[in-house]
Amino acid sequence: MVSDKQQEILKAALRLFVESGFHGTPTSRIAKEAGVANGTLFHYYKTKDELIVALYSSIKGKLNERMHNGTQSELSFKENLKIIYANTLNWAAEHKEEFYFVQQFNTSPFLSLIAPEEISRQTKPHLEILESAVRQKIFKNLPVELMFVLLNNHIYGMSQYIHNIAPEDAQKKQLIDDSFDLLWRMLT
Amino acid sequence: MVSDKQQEILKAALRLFVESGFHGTPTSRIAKEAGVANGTLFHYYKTKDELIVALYSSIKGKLNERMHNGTQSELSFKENLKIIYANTLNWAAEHKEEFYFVQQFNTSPFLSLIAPEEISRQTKPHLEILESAVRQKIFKNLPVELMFVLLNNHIYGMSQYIHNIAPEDAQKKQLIDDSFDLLWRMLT
DNA sequence: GTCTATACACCGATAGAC
DNA sequence: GTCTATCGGTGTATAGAC
Repeated sequence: MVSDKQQEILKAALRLFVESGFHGTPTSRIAKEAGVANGTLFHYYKTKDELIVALYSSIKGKLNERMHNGTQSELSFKENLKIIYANTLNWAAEHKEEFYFVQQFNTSPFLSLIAPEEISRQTKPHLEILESAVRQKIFKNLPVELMFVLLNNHIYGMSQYIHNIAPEDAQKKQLIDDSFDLLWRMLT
Repeated sequence: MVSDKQQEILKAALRLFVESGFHGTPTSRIAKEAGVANGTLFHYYKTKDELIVALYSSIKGKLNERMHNGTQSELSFKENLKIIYANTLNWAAEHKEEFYFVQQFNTSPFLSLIAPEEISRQTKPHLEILESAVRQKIFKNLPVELMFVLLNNHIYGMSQYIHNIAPEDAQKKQLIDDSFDLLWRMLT
């Protein structure tokens, strides 16, 4: 159960963390921008670190939810992968702050606050998808962890690019199509 | 001119920033680990931000220096690109902290402390290399900025992977060879 | 250039009334 | 659950002796 005030706190924290960094934004400012008292913030989150981790988990959860929207076992592997690819890029384009926050968090010492099991729990399904593609000889016979980081960073790069040129919808769709082909060509 | 004490300050700052983040490491701790007094740090760098930016520029400079080591106009475009690719990955593997620091800096609000002209000054030579490859019809006819982010993020991903599996020298060389082929296949 | 000592603002977190 | 008030601790930066 997430109350209204709690939502406001997370919303303000996201905006401010992206703007000024984790340590660069005092809890007092988060509370002020969220329209709540300082003490209220610490009622919901015992420490500032806990707030940061909660925000990260919340955003990661929303992305994961969206990611597999529309995939179906009747479709081919390539079609499903493309749906996941497009879902991720579209989500990133529609949630720039969230995506930037995740990147910031991932390349910060705060990442160590997430338990390794939690990370591998989130990663495992993706590795399994790649494994099946290798088994079916769709993908090259490379370590799946290697393909995973390449795929991930390809998506990061595309998000950056899309963010920078801010294309129209049609152009964005074309870009996603084209870059997926590049990726596909690389891995098959 | 960079004095000994100044070097020690930069060295300690790098280690601590990687460990605890920018705001997570007080200047007092940097001074202590560097074996200098607190005031000495502020003698060399007027503010903490100035120290962070100086460290970033210093590291970026060293990477850029190394990057083009061994390239020659007599070699083919592909050979030269591969040299740059391998130089970058080897440098990253030999300077894990430096590389991590750069990534951390790039995905932080501190990046805005670098003037846009400074950034484009560093990026321009690379874009020109890509442009010439497009002109010679070696690479696909895609926006060079797109290829640049893909190339960059490919390298980031590979660095992560190499860091994680910590391969022997022979295996690392093989990995660099193979992944370069993947990249080449994608862009041509 | 390097040190010691310190100003003083600010931050995370708590206590306790409502 | 939400607020106000506040404490203890810490951080950046400066002043001034050597």
